[in-house]
Amino acid sequence: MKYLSRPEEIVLLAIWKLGKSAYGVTIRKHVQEATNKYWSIGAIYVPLERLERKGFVHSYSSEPTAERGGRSKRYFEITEDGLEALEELKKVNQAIWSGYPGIVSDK
Amino acid sequence: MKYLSRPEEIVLLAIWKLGKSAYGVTIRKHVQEATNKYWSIGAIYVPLERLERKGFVHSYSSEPTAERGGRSKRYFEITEDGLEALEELKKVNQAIWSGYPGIVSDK
DNA sequence: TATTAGTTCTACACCATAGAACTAATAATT
DNA sequence: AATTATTAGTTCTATGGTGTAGAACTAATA
Repeated sequence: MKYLSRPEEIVLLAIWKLGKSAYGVTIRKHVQEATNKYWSIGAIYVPLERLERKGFVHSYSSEPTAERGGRSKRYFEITEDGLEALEELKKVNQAIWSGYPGIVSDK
Repeated sequence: MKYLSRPEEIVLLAIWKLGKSAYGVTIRKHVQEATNKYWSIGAIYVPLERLERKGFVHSYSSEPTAERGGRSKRYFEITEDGLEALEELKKVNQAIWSGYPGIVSDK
C-alpha cells in the first residue's frame, strides 16, 4: 500500500479530529491553525477529492442552514480504509522518527 | 518555508541516523527496513538529488575501497538547513498528530 | 572477460498549490 | 415585491514539481 502524501495526511487527520463538523471551511481552518500556514482553497479541496476517490473518506451534502449565504455544506467522514491508513502512517512515522531528539516513542 | 515531501523526510532522517556511513546503498537499506517496503533505486536517488539542490544535504565522493566492485561512494551529510527542516517537520508532525490515540505528545 | 558495488539517467503519471469562477442562500434597497 | 448586494461555500482548472521504476552506465577486483 502506498502511503498518503503529506497534504492528504494532514487533511485526513483534520477530518478525524473534527468528527461530525468536518466540511471544507472547518477543515481548512483547522489545518491552517495546526500547521500555522496559509492554505489556499485548492490546497484543501483537491486532496479531499483524491482522498474520496481512493476511498479514505466519504462525503455527503447537508441541508442548507437558515443564515445568510448558508448554502448546503459538503461534510466529510473518514472510512474504515481511512482509519487503517492513519494507523499505518502512524507506524511508519514512529519508525522513521524513533531515536530523534525530542521524540518519545511509546513502544 | 515549504515542508519536505514524505520521501524527502524519510531519506533525510535516514541520513541523520546513519551519520558518517550514509551513502546510496546504506540509505536505501535503512529506509527499506524502517518502512518495511521496497524502494526502487530511483526512489532514493531522486529525492537525494533534490535534497541537495535545495541545500538540505551535501555530498562528496570517497576514495574507492579495495574490494571487488568497491568503487568510490557518494557520501551524504545533513546541512544546517537540513537540521532546521527536520526540527520544523517535527513540530508540524506533533501538531497534526496530537490527540490521536497512541501518540505521546511530549510537550 | 566476468562479476560486483555503486551511481546516473530519464520518462511519465500523478500531486501540490493557487485562486478565479460559480452557486445558492439571505439581506438591503427601491 | 422585485431587484441588487452580500455572504458561505464549493467547483474548476492550469501548471510546475514530485514519485517511482528500472535500464544503462561506471569502475573496481577476480
